[in-house]
Amino acid sequence: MSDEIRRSMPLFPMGIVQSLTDLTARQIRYYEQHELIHPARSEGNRRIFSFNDVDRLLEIKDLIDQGVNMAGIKKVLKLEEQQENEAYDGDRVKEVHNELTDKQLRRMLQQELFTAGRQGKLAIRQGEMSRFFH
DNA sequence: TTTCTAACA
DNA sequence: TGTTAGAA
Repeated sequence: MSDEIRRSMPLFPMGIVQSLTDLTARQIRYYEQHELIHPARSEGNRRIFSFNDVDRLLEIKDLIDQGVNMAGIKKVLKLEEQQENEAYDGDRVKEVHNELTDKQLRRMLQQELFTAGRQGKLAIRQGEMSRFFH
């Protein structure tokens, strides 16, 4: 699993990540404050993002575009982290698979929900989300 | 020049 | 979230 070390290797600065994710520096810093990402810091206190950070920001971007709020995004990422931990338990492979399937179902459900009434129902849609994030 | 933090006509 | 000031 020496592939994680590469994906977590600090590589790009704010500017690159901004163009890579189409997010503003403000947003990226905001998501860091909410612990959605943990970029490393350079000597001069500048953020240095890893491939994982960028990948994560892209996921966040998708959710934001779909109208999911911070609370919802935090729950989604929290679920993903749980899956990662369970995956290393090695003792519950079957459960991991179930979790992954569950994750995909949630995504599909989100797509349908947000694609369906994609106009003038942001509040309602965000409200509906809570039912699937229990 | 680029990025950082903090703060708000 | 945008934007800006002042510093590094």
